[in-house]
Amino acid sequence: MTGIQEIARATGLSKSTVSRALRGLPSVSETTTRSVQRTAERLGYIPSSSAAGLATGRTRAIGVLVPVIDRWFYVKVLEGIDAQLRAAGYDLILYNLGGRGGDRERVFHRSILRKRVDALVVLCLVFDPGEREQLQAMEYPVIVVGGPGPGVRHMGIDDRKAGFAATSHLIELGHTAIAHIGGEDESGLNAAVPLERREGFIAALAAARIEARDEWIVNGGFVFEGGYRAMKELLSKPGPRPTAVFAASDEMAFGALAAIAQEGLSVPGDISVIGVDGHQNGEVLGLTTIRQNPYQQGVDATRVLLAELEGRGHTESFEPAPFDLVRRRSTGAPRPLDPEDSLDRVR
Amino acid sequence: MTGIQEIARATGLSKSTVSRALRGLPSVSETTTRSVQRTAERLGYIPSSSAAGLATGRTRAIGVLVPVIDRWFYVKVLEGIDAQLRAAGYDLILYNLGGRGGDRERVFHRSILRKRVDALVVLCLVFDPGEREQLQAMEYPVIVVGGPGPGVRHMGIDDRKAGFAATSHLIELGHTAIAHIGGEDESGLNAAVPLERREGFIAALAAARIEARDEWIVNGGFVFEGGYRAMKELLSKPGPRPTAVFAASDEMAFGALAAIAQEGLSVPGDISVIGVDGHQNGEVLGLTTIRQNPYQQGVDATRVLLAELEGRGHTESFEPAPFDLVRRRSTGAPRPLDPEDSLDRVR
DNA sequence: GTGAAAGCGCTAACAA
DNA sequence: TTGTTAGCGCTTTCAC
Repeated sequence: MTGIQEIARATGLSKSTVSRALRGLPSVSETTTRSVQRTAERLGYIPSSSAAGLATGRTRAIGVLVPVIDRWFYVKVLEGIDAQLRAAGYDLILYNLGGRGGDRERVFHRSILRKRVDALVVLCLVFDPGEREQLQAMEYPVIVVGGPGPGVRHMGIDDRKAGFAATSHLIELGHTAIAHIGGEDESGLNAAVPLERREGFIAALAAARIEARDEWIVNGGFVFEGGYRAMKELLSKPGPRPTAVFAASDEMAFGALAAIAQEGLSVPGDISVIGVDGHQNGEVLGLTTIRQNPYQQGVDATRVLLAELEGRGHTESFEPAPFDLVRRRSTGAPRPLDPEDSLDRVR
Repeated sequence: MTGIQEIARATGLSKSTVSRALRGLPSVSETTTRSVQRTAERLGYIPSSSAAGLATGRTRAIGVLVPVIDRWFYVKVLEGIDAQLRAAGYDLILYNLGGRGGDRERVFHRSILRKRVDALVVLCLVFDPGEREQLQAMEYPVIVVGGPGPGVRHMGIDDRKAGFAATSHLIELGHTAIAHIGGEDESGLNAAVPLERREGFIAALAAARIEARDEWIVNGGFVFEGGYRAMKELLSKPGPRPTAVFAASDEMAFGALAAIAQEGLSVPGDISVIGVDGHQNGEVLGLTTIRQNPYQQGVDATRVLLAELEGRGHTESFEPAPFDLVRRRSTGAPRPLDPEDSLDRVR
């Protein structure tokens, strides 16, 4: 109802001055500013973001594109982005692909490309060439968090190194029978993350001259239940049992722990488990993990975008985000094996 | 770059006709419509939501206000809202209070009340009178999902009944020593949900003439770790141990299960556990629960809002959302107690 | 079925 | 420091 105009009338000033005062521009006298703000308050003035957006070409909103919402990592990054945007007075528009590849095109056209947002944070998605072209054409800042893809700058940990570090930890403990619960490329999700963590796994085994067994690399889809099923699968396979498991995410590791407990096995006595992420529940559950800080990654990515929107600098590539190994009680040395077993029997 | 104007020029039509054609209004000949759409495509036309918003007063965006993001229930509701909005071509603006009560005022003023959105879905928050007044003044549709508050219509399960049902299940199994892990009013969160579930708990005990023990009602803050700590606390208390626990959310129940396992106790042998929500992980973990469908609640709430925005109907109050009891292996009859114990000893 | 013209509420030169 | 004057890109009467 009340627009800038009414305030102008009420204060006897011009629209422009009111506009400036409302935005706190320095070119307005303090007296005027105060008077304007008081009247605005009194009249219950509410600015129209559409009008401002139309006039400036800026929406003061940032889009966040997520593959799915229901995942610890995404939620944490989202929290970081949100905190940063809120502090800067920007709004957050959430674009969820919802796992379905189908809607992807529509999201791209209908929403993102409608000048609704000034910039875009993308979580763990790879773009096809067409999409990249469109993004480029839009000319607004884009940044990917978590998993590199071709043609777009990205921020996140080095997943290969993370996988390597996790596996090395198990090897250093003395394990040689190590399985991997990873993920495969799900519709629209970035294939890079699971792939690189697996590569790190394989590289670490190779470096220790341990042969990777194909049947010990299973898919857990990056979710709790998937980790559970994958672990069950590993345990039900004929032949020797792995003494350690590297799960590519903590959520899958939690599932694996549940499966192991359900089979009556002990951790780390029978099987050691290590995850990746640093999920807060890992503390209670005693999960050893490669910890990263997705919240901070969200914050950092947003900072970069905001800086660019304000014309201060532009960064094309970033240092990999840090990670570290958190040793807890889910990993330990493998139980002395067959030799002792036989000894026992001999006695 | 390309606006409606260029298309008008390119097709030799007027801006108005192009506008109509682009929106698929019936008052335009099919030929024209097709021609316009083709040219728009060719020119890479991207509509400006600000301009449309300014002209119509509609933003085609819905705000979603959440207390925190990092909670299963909120995420599921969010998914439901998102799916529905996407289908309707609306955008979703996420307002996260991030647990902090402090930012609340800013969120209210700076963002929500900026005509950025056409309507508002609020998750589990109660408003103070001032906020309610503002919302009313805005005159746009608002609906609360999950937990009733004064002055705003709401959609969700009857939490009191849910608490009653959960507790009754334990009582029917034969339990009389029943504890409750609930939550307290956290900054800005709706006090109603934890309170009502607890009331249901107490009512069920009363109905069975079981005395509620104050020391068996503990706070788990509605998170995994809180449930874990609360359970530890219950187990470390002097005196008799409860034989069953009603956790006000599945996430807390999972924490309780972890604590019980860590203490070397068995479920349901030593302690039965029931939760509320229907979290998917409960299936794997065998958690008995009062299942509800937050996704659907999100969908329904959004439907109501969209219907109102399109001028079809207005609903002031809703049937409570459904819930049901899912029996799994975390609940069972209590172990025959002291009497047998003594008998054993006598023999 | 199409066009002309008048805004929607704000910002941003340019003057004063 | 303030006011004047044009728009920003679209929608929407009202004519034709």
